[in-house]
Amino acid sequence: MKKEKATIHDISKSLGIDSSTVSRALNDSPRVSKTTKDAVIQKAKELGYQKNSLASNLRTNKTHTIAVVLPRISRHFFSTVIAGIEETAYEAGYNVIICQTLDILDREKKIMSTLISNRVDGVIISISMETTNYEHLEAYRNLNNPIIFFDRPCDLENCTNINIDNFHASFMTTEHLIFEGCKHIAHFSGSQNIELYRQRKNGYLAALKKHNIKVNDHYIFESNLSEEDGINSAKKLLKLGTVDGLISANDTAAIAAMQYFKSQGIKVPEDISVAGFNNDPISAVIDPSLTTINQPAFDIGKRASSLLLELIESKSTNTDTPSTVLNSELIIRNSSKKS
Amino acid sequence: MKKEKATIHDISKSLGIDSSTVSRALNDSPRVSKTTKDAVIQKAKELGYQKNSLASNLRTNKTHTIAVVLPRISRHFFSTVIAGIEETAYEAGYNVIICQTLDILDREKKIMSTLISNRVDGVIISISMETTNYEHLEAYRNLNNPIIFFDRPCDLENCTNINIDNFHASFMTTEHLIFEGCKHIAHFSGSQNIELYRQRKNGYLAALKKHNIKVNDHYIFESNLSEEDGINSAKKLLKLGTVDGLISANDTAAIAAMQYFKSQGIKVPEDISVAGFNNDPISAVIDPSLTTINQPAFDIGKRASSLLLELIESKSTNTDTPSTVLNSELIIRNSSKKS
DNA sequence: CTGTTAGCGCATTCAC
DNA sequence: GTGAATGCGCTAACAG
Repeated sequence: MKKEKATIHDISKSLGIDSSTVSRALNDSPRVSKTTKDAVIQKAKELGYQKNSLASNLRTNKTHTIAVVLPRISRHFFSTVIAGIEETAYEAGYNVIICQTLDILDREKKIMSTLISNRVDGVIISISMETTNYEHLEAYRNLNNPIIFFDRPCDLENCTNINIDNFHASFMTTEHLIFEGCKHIAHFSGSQNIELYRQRKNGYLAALKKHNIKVNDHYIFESNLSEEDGINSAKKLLKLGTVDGLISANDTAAIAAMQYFKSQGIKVPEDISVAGFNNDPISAVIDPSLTTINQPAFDIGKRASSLLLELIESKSTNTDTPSTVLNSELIIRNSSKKS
Repeated sequence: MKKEKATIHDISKSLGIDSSTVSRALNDSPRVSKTTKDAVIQKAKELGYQKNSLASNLRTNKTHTIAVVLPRISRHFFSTVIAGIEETAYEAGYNVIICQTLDILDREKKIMSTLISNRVDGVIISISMETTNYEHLEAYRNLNNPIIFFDRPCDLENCTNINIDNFHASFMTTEHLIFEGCKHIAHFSGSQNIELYRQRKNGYLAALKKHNIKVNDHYIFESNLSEEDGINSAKKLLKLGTVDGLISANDTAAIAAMQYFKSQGIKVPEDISVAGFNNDPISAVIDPSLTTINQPAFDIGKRASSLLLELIESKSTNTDTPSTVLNSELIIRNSSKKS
C-alpha cells in the first residue's frame, strides 16, 4: 500500500475547489469559510496529505528552522544547552538542526555552507577550537542572517555572545564553602591563558578577600585537566595538612582528587569539602554529595534561542539592534570593537 | 555590506549566457565547455553564490538528507551511534538531522510528521519507550521512504533492525575472564523480562558451560540498574567469599559495585576482575583498568547508515529487497512476521 | 469568501 | 555545446 505523496491539487480536484483555497484553508486563513475549511482538513486526512515544506519554504523564503553548531553533542554541557534551545524553539514553532564540528575548522566551514544552502533562519554556535578566521561566519551574517555565539566567545565586531558569569559563579561557590565553615580552601585552576580559568580563579580570590581569609599561593594548583594532574595536585594538597575545602575549576581534576582522598581514608565532604563546576554529570554519579554549581547550561540554551528567534522575527521590520542583557547568571554581550 | 542572495540568474545575466547553462556548469555536467564552466565557477565565487537547496530539492525530489531519531543525544551510546552514522553519511554526500524524542511518543509523532514534510530521504530510529503503536512510522514507510530501526527493536512486519549480538558479546566477555584465570565468576543481570538482559545472561551461562564451569545460582544477581542495588549486590557477592570475577550486564550496578569493592580494600581487577558492557564512558573515568566490551555502537551507526543509503539509492531502480546481514558483532535482521 | 495568475530558484526536456 | 520552455508544490497579489 505505497501511496504517492498527495498535494494540495489532489485535494482541490477531489473537492472541486481551487488549490489556493486549499492552501488558505490549510493555513487556517480567516478568509475561508468554516465549512470549506472542514471539508479540506477532512480530505487532507483522508489522502494522508503532508505539506511539502520544501515548496512552502521556497515560496515564503523562510524555513522556521534554526541550527545549533557545536564541537560535539556527547559533552554534557552541550547536550544540555541543546535541550534548552529545543524547548524554546519548539514552543515558538521552530525546528532545530544540530551540527557537530568535532572541533575541526573544515567541518565548521562545510556546515556553515550547507546551512546557507538550506536557508536556515538563524544559527547558534560554539566555534571550533581551530577557528581563528571568521570568514565563513561572516559570510552567513552578510547574507543578513542572525547568528549568536555561546560558550567560546567570538571577538568579531558587533556580535552577540552568551555565557555564564564564571567570576560570579566561582565567587558564590567559594562563599558556599566558607559559609559551611571552611577556613583553608584550596583551588584547582586551569591554564591562566584561558579567560574562563582566570575568571574562576578571580572569583575564588574575591570571595576569600571578602571574608577576610588570607590567600595562600600554595593552595592554588594549576592543573591541566588530566586525571594524573588531579591526583598529583591532590597529593600535594594533602601534604599541606591544613586544607579543609577545595574549589575546582574543572571536573576531571576534582573527580580524580576525590577518588584519591577516599583511597587515603579521607572523607568527602566531611574532612574536605569539595565544590566545583558541573560541566559533566559524572561528578554526581561518583559522589552525590559533591556540591556542584548548577551551571545554567539549560538557561544558556533557552536564552540563546529566544534571543535568536527575536532577531529572526524582527528582521523583516526592525533595523539591526540586537538586545543586550546582563544578569548575574548569564553574560550576554555585544562586542563592538571596531564598529 | 549585506548582500542579497545570488541566484543562477544573476550569474547567467552578468555572463550573458542562459541560466540553464549555468545550472549545468555548476552541476559539472559533461555537456558544458570547460571555458564556460570555469567562467561560471569564477563568477559564482565572485558573487558569493550559494545554491538554494530548497529549490533544488523541490525540483529533484531528493534532499540528500537522512534523519536520526532517538530518545536523547546525551546518552553515550546514542551519540556514538550518531558519530558512526555521520561518518558514513558525510562520505556519501548526505546530511544528517538529529531528532530527540525524549522518550515521549507525542514528540516522536511530531518529529516523523515534520520529517515527512521536509522530505528527508530516510530515517534511522530507536523508538521511544512509549511507542507501542507504529502508525506514524508506517505512514512514513507507506510514502515509500526507507526506515531502519536500531537499539530498540521494532516488531513490525518486514522491517530492518540493527543491534549488537548481546549473547555473543556477553559470551566473549565471560570467556575473556575465564582466560584470565577466573574460576568463580558472578553475574549482574537485569530484568529477565527484557530480551537484552536475557541474552546477556545466556551468553554468560553458555561460556561457563563451554569451559566446564559449574553454574552457581547464588552468583547471579538481578539488579534493577540502580546504584543502591549495585552496592547491595556487591555486599552479597563479597559474603560469598570465593568470587574472583564479575560480568555485569549494566554499567550502573558495575560502577557502584566497583566503588564498594575499593572502599572495602579489594583491588579491581587484581582481587576481582570486572568486565561489563560499556554503554557509558563513566566506567572508563572511574577505572581505566576496567575491562569493557567495546560495544560497537559506532559500527552500528556506520552499518545502519550504509544500509539506509543503499536502500535510498536503490529505490529508484530496484524493487524492495532490503539486504539482510548477519555477523558476530551486529545483528541485522528483517523481521517478517505477518508478511 | 473564492478563483486567477504569477513566481520562488532550480533542473530537465526538447530543440538547434 | 547552448538556449527556450516547462514545472516541482506552494503562497501571495489581485480581482471579483
